[in-house]
Amino acid sequence: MQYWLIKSEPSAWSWNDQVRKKITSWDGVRNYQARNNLRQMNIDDLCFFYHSVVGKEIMGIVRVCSAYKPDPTDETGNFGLVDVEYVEALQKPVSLEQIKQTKELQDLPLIKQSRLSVMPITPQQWECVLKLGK
DNA sequence: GCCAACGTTGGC
DNA sequence: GCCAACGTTGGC
Repeated sequence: MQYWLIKSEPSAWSWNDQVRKKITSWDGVRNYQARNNLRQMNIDDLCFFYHSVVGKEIMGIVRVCSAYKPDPTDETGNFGLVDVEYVEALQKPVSLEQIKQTKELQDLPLIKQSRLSVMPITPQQWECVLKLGK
């Protein structure tokens, strides 16, 4: 059981879209590091859902509900996806600003590697964000 | 809208 | 295999 953080631009796929649709294929990843992280995911792993560019905050939690499989939108066959399922919203979204100001979260790749769209996060970091989101 | 950081592509 | 040129992402 591992924890992750996945990012989406709300203009492409927003938290509201996720809440409405419940289950979706996390497609469109075209970066090898992100893909490698995707490939490590297992069913029932939990992910924070982060809004990049617009909002810049962690909105809620989704659960991995399929194994890694090929991404049908990728013609090269190099990339894949997992399905994720809505779990719950944070009571208060946790902003990038807050994350930067929190000591325990300084090592989140989100801060220094802003372009990485799928990243692992530690149980400690997970708990810390949950607390901030209450 | 700008630009820094990072990835990818292609010529050599 | 190196590296310059180019493209993309995402914070500000």
